[in-house]
Parts: sequence; structure tokens; C-alpha cells
Amino acid sequence: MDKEAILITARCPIRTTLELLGGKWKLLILFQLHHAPFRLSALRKNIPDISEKMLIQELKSLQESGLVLRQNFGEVPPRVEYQLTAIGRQTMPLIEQMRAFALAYEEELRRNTASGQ
Amino acid sequence: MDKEAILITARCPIRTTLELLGGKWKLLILFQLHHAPFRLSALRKNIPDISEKMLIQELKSLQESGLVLRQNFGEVPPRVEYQLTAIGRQTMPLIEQMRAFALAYEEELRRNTASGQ
DNA sequence: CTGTATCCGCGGCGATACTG
DNA sequence: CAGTATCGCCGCGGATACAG
Repeated sequence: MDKEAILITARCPIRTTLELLGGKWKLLILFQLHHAPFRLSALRKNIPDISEKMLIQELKSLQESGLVLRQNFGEVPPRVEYQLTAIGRQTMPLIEQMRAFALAYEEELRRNTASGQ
Repeated sequence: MDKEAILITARCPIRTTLELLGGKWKLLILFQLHHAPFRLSALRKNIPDISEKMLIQELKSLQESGLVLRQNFGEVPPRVEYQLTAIGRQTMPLIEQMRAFALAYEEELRRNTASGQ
């Protein structure tokens, strides 16, 4: 690998992803939407400890990034569904890797405590 | 997939990874250490805009999580090297996915601007 | 039901000075 | 060179009230 590639500049893929998906909630929301489109109230139920403000705020951020699509059915009472865009669906391998890493990490923890650490 | 698996509880793999690797700097540091062990000063050079306080603080956090190993050579002047542990090395697929996603995202951006959006 | 508006605490993060 | 100590900003994120 090129030596120059080690230097981390302001514009670097990792930082880009961090800006798009960083923070406490975005990946959890995307994980939800990977299963199916959801209404706001359903998302709140599935992520019990998120506040309404943060949920809407993060959904808006994800829309503006082009990762999530907001579909307003224009009914009364209001009905709005959120779903992933094509590029939003591409966060799935990333989320899978996060899950895989967490499981490997917890397995490692168990091994260490078991071996009398 | 089981319907129950959609609910995101306080203990969930995604949150675990978020706690271990969340924040502005940890993944950038791990990416550095993936290439080779580094001294503190070298890390600072390769991540130009990190403050010394944050670098040390995040390195300490990564040590406590068991992802990074601190090796003190006990010389004068001081010489300390940081390197990944076995489990720390397992963050690599995750980082690779972050890079892959950022590239796909930027490609998507270019396509959209090109097609007269 | 789907949002907006407002207030605010806390902690992430940075800047600077200092030490062994 | 590799840290520690201290101070302070500011923005993330939470609570609550209100609106269409």
C-alpha cells in the first residue's frame, strides 16, 4: 500500500461516512428501515429510548443525505412512511459488520473472563 | 427473520459497537494502527487535526476496551508504541465497509449531479 | 399521528500551559 | 517524547409544550 495513503486528511472516506452516519441514532434508524418501511410511530416503538425530536431530526438528516425517502400519503389523519433509498440500502453491509464485530468482541470478553483474567 | 429481532433494546450489537468505536477519532486511530504500530508523535502527524489531548484520551479508551496495546520501551527519551490487539484487528472489515460505503455514496452523488439534478 | 418550537444540561472536544 | 492539568466553548441530545 502506498505510504501516502496512511495520512488522514480532512477529506477521507472514513470521515465522510462518519459525517453521514455518525451520532447516536442514525445507524439504529437505518437498521430499522432495512427490515421494512416504517411510520414514525412504529420507529419510536422499535427504538424505545429515542426522543421524538431526535428521531425526526435524524430522519431529516438522512433524507438530506439521500439515504432515506419520506413518503407522505397526504391523508387525514397524517400518514407518513420512511424507507431506504438505493444508496441507503448500501449501508447494510456496514451495519452487518458492526453486528459481527460486536459479537466477536463479546465472545472475546467471555473467553478472557473464562481463562481466569 | 424473527419479528422480535427488529426491536432495538439497550443491549444490542449495534449499540455495543457504537459505544466502543463511536466518536470522532477512534476509527481514524484504528485505521492508522492497522497499517503498522505507531508512536504517539507519528499518529499525530498522520492525523493532523487531532489534538494531543484527544489522541491520548481515545488511545486510553481503546486500550481499556482491549482493542489497542500500549508498549512502553522504558527508554529515555520515552518511547511508546501503540498497536492493535487480536480483537482490535477485527475492526478492519468494518473500516473497509466504511470506506466502501463512502466511495459508493460519492459515486452516487456524481451520478445525480451529472444527470441534471 | 406527524410534526415544530423552545429551553437547557451535559459531555465531547479543543486550546493552552506545564511536567518527567 | 509522552504525557497531565485546567479551562471553556458549543453542539448533541433530552424534556416539555404546542400546532395542523
